[in-house]
Amino acid sequence: MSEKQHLYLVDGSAYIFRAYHRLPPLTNPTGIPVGAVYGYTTMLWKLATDLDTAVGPTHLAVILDKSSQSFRNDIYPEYKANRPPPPEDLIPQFPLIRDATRAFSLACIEEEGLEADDLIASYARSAASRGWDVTIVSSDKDLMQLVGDRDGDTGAIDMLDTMKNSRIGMAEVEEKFGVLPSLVGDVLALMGDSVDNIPGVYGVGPKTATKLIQEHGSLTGALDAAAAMKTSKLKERLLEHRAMAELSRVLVTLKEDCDLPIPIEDFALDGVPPEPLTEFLQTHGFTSLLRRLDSGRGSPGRANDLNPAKQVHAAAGTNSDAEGGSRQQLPELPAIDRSAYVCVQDMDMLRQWIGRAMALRVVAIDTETSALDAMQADLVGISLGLGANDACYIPFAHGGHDLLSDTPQQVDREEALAALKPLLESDAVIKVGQNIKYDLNILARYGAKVSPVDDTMVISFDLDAGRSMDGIGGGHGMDELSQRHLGHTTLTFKDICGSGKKLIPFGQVPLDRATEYAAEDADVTWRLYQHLKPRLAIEGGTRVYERVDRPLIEVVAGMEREGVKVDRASLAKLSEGFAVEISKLEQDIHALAGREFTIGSPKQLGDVLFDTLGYKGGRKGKSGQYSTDQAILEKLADQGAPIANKVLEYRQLSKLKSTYTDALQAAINPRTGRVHTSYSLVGAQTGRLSSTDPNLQNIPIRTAIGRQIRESFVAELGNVLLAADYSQIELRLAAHMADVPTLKEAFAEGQDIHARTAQEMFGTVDRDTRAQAKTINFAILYGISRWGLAGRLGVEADEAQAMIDTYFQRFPGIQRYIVTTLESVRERGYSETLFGRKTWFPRINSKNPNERQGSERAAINAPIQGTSADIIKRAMVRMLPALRDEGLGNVRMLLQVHDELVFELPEGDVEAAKPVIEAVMAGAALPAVELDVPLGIEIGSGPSWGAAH
DNA sequence: AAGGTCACG
DNA sequence: GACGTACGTGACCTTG
Repeated sequence: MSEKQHLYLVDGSAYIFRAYHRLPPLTNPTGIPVGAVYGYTTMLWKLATDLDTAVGPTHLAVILDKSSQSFRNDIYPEYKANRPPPPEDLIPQFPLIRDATRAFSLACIEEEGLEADDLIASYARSAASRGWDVTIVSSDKDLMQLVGDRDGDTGAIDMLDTMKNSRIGMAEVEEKFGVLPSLVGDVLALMGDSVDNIPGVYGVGPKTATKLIQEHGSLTGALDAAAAMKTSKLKERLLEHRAMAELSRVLVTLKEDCDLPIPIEDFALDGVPPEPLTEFLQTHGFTSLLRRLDSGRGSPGRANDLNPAKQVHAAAGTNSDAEGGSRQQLPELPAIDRSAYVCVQDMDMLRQWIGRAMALRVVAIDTETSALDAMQADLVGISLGLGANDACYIPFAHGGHDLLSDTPQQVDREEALAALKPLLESDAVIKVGQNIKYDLNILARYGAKVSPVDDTMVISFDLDAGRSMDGIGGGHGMDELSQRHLGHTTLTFKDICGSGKKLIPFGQVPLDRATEYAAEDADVTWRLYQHLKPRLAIEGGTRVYERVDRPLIEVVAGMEREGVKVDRASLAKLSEGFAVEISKLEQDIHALAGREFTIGSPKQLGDVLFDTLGYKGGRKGKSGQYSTDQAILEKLADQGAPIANKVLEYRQLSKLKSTYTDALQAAINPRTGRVHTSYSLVGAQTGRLSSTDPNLQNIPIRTAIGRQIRESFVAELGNVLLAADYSQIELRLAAHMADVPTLKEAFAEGQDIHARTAQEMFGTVDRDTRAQAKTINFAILYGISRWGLAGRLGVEADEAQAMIDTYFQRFPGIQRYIVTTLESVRERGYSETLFGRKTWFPRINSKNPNERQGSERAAINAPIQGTSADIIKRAMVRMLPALRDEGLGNVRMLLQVHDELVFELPEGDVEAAKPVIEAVMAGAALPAVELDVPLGIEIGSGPSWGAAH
């Protein structure tokens, strides 16, 4: 009996792109970039060491793309036409990929005129037809068409995503596409693919495509059925784009009958460590792999009988070591093992965990709650992480309320919290969380003042803001970080609790499942901390994290818990008034249009304005839809279109009503009677905060009618609101950072900066020139382009260019700032604020001009906007202690709006508080940075936020 | 789920 | 020669 054969086909080309984006830009000892090669090598290593496992390969080949041209280009010249060329530092790595493959003595297949996908398909079918199992190492959705279970004498075909460490079988394909693999091609043909430039049917995405194929059984079925559908956009598009869909079907079809250049038998793995490997690893400085080879541990092609927990690297490689270049060498931790997690169900065991945490001085924590809103949710359990796979979950409130008999054994919540409190509040133990602000707020409501804390999400932000690590995203959420840094796919909340209608509260989750999920979160947080915290010191992130963002966490948590009072009655009255006005306007607009339509639909409105009523205006954008935004409507109004003003008014009132007067009433917390926003510390790439649920950073102020909403933000009886804002902080920072003598002098003398700009530029100051100067000043901050400025000023591009030239001439330093900033970002990949906060710009050297220029503008702005964010954050951190020192312990800090802080305080404290607040804000850069310009502060107070301005 | 629009700094 | 053109956000609405 011959043993079971299992062929692995590695989609090498796809892999190296992903490895390139995921790994830091390492170089080998001779300076050639090898980041992607390193990723590829470790992947091959891992696959080859699986030789003796049940699902491991007996045969393996790597398939590469030889050229970008294939038979598909003959059918459709646009195929893959919009694909940008590979990044420059990836190009020299392609030949090295072949070297790496050869070093492992593995087969490497590439054929002129054939895409890797077609070769993979042909090899896979051929092997499966002989009864071999096949695993395709790729995550390409086109290849999912091939997946299938064993069927009689035909072997199974599945896929393996080595980055996500997940298998893709029939079930996964069905989950993704909603159809069997044999119909995946039909779905792909309908939805198209922007990466490969496969057209599909315009307007049909994955959801619609799946639905159509499910309903009609096939692409042809769906297209044939279109004629009988009831009138809709979809029907129209299916009929119109039928040919494109059919063409797409051909393009996504894999060619399964290619000649096989090397017979499959030749792919056999023989278990002997290949000779050329050592040399290859040495040449490229892959020292940790060399060590593994030397010590005989898991050498490729050989059985790996070692407990992975014992595979520990020597710490800290040299700088010439490719792996040590930008990342510290870390001990390799054992793989996540959820079965190791402990459910703590009695006080004795809880005390043991607390004792160990106290001794370790670092504990990862995570709270599980009944809802997302930290101001309303009930605590149902806490998990602790003390080490890799050393994590527990402590449930307090699990079990059905209706089935008392089913309630599992748990510790009493009050008793448990009383036992945990000394740990949570101990100065000697760092509590690490992923977004620990949330846990801080929950636990504060149960009487625990958690401190000191560290936050893996914030650390990730301070290291990697703006970095898109693997094309999937550059976010800082736990699931993403786990994937990126640990290569581990976490259980998601959705996995455990479901979503939509089937969502169950966490307290209803059975304890075994709850323990897996909750303890894993603590485990992953602990592991991420091991990864990320050391990077701060190595990569220069310590100052901004320790001095700005880390201390800010509890300050912001406090502001969120304070909330702000809004006057429900006055909001309700505004809503009512708006409703009356809105319905009047609706009638007027319908009358002017001559028919009823949905004014809130830009599409319908565009048709009415430009088709029905025949006003002049342009089409716009990919959707082929008329644009109807404010600027267009204002132009129409100037042309004498009465309907335009009505629509503008309608839009304004609808916006105010739905987004503010209605929504804010709904946001009042029934327990506290106040509105509690949630600030994100990682929301804006520049380092600014952002505010959600509700967003209190975009409350109207620019129009009189909107300002009424600010009047509804009020103080408690006997108190007032005080608003303090930095005046022109970004321009002041630009003057300092670009070292512009004229601007610095103007700020030092307290001049009107836009007027001074007008004087310098035009030699005269009036309303017009001042307004123009103001526009230009902003244009500078945002990264100028002559077309952009021309559009704003309503002048020709060359006139705008002349203004820019004058500006650069009158304010020398600005141009130098722009040039040097861009040079530095192009070279290093990131910009930096005066306090060392980095923002990464991975597209700064893009070949796509739009992408590149967009990055350039953002990169010019980021140091300025980011420094401003650093400064107000430093002020926030110092504010309450400074006030307390002056006996002003009753002042509460409520809101931050980028350059403004809002406080609530007893009326009698206002005069004493003002100078303290002003001093803290004005001096917030010190002592780290001494600015050449003063920071001006404007302060006002009154019964409402509106009145405080 | 995406695009358009608009509120803020 | 066209593209789309100022930086950073979040919420709501309509439509597919």
